[in-house]
Amino acid sequence: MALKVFNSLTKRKEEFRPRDPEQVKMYVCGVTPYNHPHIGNARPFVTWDVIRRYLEHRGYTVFHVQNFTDVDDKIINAAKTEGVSWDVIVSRYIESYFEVMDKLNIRRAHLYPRVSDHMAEIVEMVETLVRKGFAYEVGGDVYYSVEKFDDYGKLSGRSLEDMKAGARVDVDERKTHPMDFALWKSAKPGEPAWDSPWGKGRPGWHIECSAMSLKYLGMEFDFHGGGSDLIFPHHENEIAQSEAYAGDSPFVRYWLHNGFITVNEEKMSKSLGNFFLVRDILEHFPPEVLRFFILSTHYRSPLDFSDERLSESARGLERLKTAVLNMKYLANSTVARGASEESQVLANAANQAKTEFYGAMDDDFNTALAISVMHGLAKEINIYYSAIMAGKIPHDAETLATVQAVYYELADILGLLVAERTGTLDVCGGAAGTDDQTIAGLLDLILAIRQDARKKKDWATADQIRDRLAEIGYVIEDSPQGARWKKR
RNA sequence: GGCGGCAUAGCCAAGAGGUAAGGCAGAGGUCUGCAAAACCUUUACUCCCCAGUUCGAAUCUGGGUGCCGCCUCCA
Repeated sequence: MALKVFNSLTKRKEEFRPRDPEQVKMYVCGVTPYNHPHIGNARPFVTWDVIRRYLEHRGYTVFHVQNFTDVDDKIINAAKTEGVSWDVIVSRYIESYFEVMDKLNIRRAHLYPRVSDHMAEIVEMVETLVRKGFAYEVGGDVYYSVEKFDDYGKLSGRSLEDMKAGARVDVDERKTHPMDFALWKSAKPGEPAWDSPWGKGRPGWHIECSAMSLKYLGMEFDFHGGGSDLIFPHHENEIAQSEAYAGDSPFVRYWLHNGFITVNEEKMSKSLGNFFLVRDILEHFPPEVLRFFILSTHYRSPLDFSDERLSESARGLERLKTAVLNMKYLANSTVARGASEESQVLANAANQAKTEFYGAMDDDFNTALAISVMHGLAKEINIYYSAIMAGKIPHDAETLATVQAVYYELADILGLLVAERTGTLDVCGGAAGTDDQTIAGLLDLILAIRQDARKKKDWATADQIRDRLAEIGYVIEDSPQGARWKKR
């Protein structure tokens, strides 16, 4: 089956064909490091992380570049406010970015180019645009002349006429056309500045992404993405600059844009001040819950954020975890082995789930559907588990191993259930490390003592053990096959 | 004002011509000493409204209504 992606440029789903079958090249618009990441930042990076994981599972080699816009008004302002140098702000928030994204299990890009390291490339690009007649200098500033680029507006679907009519911006009289945008800005006193043919200054917004993506990926790279607010003007301008510069088209093969996170149905934005920092959310919820929450809606749809929704996500994720723990418990249990009709049913369900999961992901990365497929498989696993625990059927270890491999593969594509898949101390029988084995041994001992109490119908003791263990994070579950403990 | 998107159960959310997935919450049940977890049953004669196309529409077309986003820094 073919992978289809929704291309913002054509506004339709297209079959994905990488330019180079050997390597998929993607450029994701990164952050401007002037504050800690908020949950709106988390969405595109979780989304692109899954896109990349899926492409890799499909057999592609992916080259992933994501920039840091480290030269920017907001950074300069933050530096002024705090009375520190701009690069202090930058390094602090880049560090924070990685800290948060690592917690969300977002794999690192192969390259994180920064604007401040690419002044030569940027200046060269601006010079070329001036030389080619696409840009002009006015008193140390350089502007891109949108009228010179015939295709201007092709990504955002607007014409220069439309924009003139609806202009809400104060027009700079020095510009030839109101929509002309700065490629280079002359330095103001006290601001970071770099040398250029037009005097000291710094790049305008937009040009850095063109310069850096072209440097590392070349023209016509496969994916370029970010939040849908970047479509205009940022990405529109990138196209104008890059295609004019290269004298070639297209700049990018597939443009993908994620929808926004809203709060109370309203866009979360810096100007509204209604945004939540990821680090604050993570005080109340595990990072994986936030990740699951983001993935439970298709990436292009808006996503409304609230504590209630996050709590719901936590319970939905719990169900997925339980299936893993059930499999791990069975794998280490001593119940009778043997194939059964039920194990065949499970094996078929796993095969089908895998097909459906890939089908969902092939359809423009439909993670919401993919998750529901996992829920379906989890249910089959639990049914199988229950039948064994009830002593109705033997345990087919070989089949279970296959099913587990499928389940783990799907979870890995979504970047979920990491602790459950790799942990050794989350359900009895599974401990591997020395310390874990000791703890597991102690837990088994406590459980044995509780079983004795239960035999004597000493419910007070039995319940006390159960309650106290729950307090330190271990849940006890009884079954006809005996009791088991599991983490959390 | 210009451009674009969305409206599916109590909540969240897939589905995009063939007769409504999944999750959460609720109700009942199985299991249990009681629980927990799991499982079973149950919750949209119907997909914002009105027309139209079609043998057939939540899905396509036209017209309404409501909400949201972009056009200004923003993921």
